[in-house]
Amino acid sequence: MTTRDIKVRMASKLKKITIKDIAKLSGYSIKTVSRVINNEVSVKAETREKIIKVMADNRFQANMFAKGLKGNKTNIIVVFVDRHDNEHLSMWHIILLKYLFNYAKVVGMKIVVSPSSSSSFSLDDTDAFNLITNGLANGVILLETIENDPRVKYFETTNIPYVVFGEPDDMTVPSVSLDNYLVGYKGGAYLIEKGYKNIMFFVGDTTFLSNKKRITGFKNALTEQNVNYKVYTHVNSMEIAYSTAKEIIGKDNIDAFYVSGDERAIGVYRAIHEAGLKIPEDIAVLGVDNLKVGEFLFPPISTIEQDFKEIAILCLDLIANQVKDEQYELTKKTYRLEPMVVERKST
Amino acid sequence: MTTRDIKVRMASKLKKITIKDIAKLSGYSIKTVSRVINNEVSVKAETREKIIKVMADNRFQANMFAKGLKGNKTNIIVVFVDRHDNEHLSMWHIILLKYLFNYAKVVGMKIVVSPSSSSSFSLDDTDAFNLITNGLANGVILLETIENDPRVKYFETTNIPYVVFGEPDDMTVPSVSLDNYLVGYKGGAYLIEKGYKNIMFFVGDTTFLSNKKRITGFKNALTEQNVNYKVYTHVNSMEIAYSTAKEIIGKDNIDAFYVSGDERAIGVYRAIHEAGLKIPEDIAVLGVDNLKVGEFLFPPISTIEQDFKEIAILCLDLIANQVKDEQYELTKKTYRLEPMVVERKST
DNA sequence: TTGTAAGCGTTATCAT
DNA sequence: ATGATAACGCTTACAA
Repeated sequence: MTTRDIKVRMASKLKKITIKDIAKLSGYSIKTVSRVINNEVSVKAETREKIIKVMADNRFQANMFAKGLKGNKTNIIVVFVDRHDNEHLSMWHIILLKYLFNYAKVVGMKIVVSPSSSSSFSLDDTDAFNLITNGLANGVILLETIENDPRVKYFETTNIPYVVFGEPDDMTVPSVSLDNYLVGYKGGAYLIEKGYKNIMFFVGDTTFLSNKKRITGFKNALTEQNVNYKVYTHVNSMEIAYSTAKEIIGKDNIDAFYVSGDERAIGVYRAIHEAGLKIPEDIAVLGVDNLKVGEFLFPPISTIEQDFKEIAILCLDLIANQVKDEQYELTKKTYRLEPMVVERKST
Repeated sequence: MTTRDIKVRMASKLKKITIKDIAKLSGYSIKTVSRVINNEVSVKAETREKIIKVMADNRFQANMFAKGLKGNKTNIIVVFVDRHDNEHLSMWHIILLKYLFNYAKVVGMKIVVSPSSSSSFSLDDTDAFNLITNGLANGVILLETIENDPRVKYFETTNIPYVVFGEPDDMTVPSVSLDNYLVGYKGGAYLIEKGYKNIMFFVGDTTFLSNKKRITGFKNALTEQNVNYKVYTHVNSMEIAYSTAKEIIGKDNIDAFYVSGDERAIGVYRAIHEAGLKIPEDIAVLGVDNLKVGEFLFPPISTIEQDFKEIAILCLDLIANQVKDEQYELTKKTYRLEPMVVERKST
């Protein structure tokens, strides 16, 4: 058996039935079948029914490549997650993706998740970014963005529907986010109100603007209050949160940690426990995100809620309309949700 | 301005440069440009260089739809995550996906994640499954599978490269997994060796075969040992683990929990703490997966390690070769990794 | 209401 | 080593 034989055999096995086949089988022209596929009105009801039956009987599926070549939509939306030093996903992604997956079905879009770097996006075809440059996906949800994100520029110039989850530097960029200034401010204010006097704020990388805003808000809440505080940036993981907390516990009479992210707070919990201290009696902890796991920590963590369901819906609505209708004009393109404190037992 | 005007304007803005343009600009024929694109040998070095320069200057990208229409590969591999009552992802997914994303780059594939149900997969175009039926993706990694998974049948009959992560009922199905029988067995044996006498085993849904095997292994380790045990199935989440543990702690002199999944173990930890008991002095806990978070629990959890990196590499190698070469024959299609106990402080 | 023919951007065939 | 031309499966003018 030659290579060619094998190829032929495979091809026959995979024989896709095309619009041509349906035309032949139904006795109508290709164009009429096409009309039925695309729900055009000018087809006699009887004809439509017949053709639909033939398509169903043969499990016909219109070829996406052919459609795409003619400029059609795939209705695929890609969610880009930052590569983050190759760590990619964290716990809050799980929740957001869950709602994104669910809601995508109701707006008739398909969601696909792929990694992408804000720092080094490339147009070459080893990168998932070319799902976009090729038109394979019709819209983008950018999870996290940095200042002057080159991807944003790309979407703008190429007119590709997109939205960023996070706070971009530029208010003309479509985006959905907690009001991060308020996250910092409310968290700080809450801890002060609770009577804490030495508050350590742990937050991630300041290349992400959201973090910068949290810091500003936090500082504004604490200035001119009779309170000591310190901000630790680049606390990018549970591990770093743990080791940083471990190092400073005991010094400076710390009585509260405000940790940007419940996931990181797990590390802080551990450092406190190891020091033989009690939460909240000796040291309080306030997190952000309201992750499920927070309720199961001991004690359950007080946190700033992030309404991921709402966020998912806003993100998808923002782009789904543009994907469906190129002329669609966004009336409102930036959403800032108000953060709320969820008080549990750690404060 | 008419609708048509807008369309035209957009079109011109988006004007993609094609192989035809490159041909014209370089002074060669379309076919020769195509040869360069596809690295065919029979092109004079000088010609190749000239054409490459023109392509680079114009940021040319070959159109994937056109390629696809001609039967070309996209080198996209889709990872299907089970919808799991709309919860989709859990913590171990984060780790596996991380390695999948990373390793995909080295084998020249693009990874894309999408939800899919083993129970109700559909061929209609609202479902991400048609990334496959349309040939938009060339291979599949199926995260978890059930008995008689209809998707597996589909891949088999259509000859689509795939691999399941998990233990299918059928040994002819390409798969990578921990040896789940051994997971159950080793965990049980370890706890016995440690002297525990009343061991509760928490495990998820038994529609997933992996769980069935863990149970069998566990039981085999414990029978004829002078030990009490009980198996709780359908413990599908942290919450259920928590409430189930809460209900039974105190009864039956339980001295150890063996929890299939570190994530669920977090719930058990909480139940134990709430009861005012100490880990491991009063009750021991052994998890599975070796999640990062396990090291930060208090005390750090002993667990059965799952080598996600190795798993990711095996999964990708298994399909990447088939994607690249249709005639590629798998010499070995099922991998069962040996689980290892990682002892920390909870046992 | 239906059909014919051209074209989307590639690759494959067969020349030269 | 290079090129003309026909596919691939669909949509869109334009006719009928």
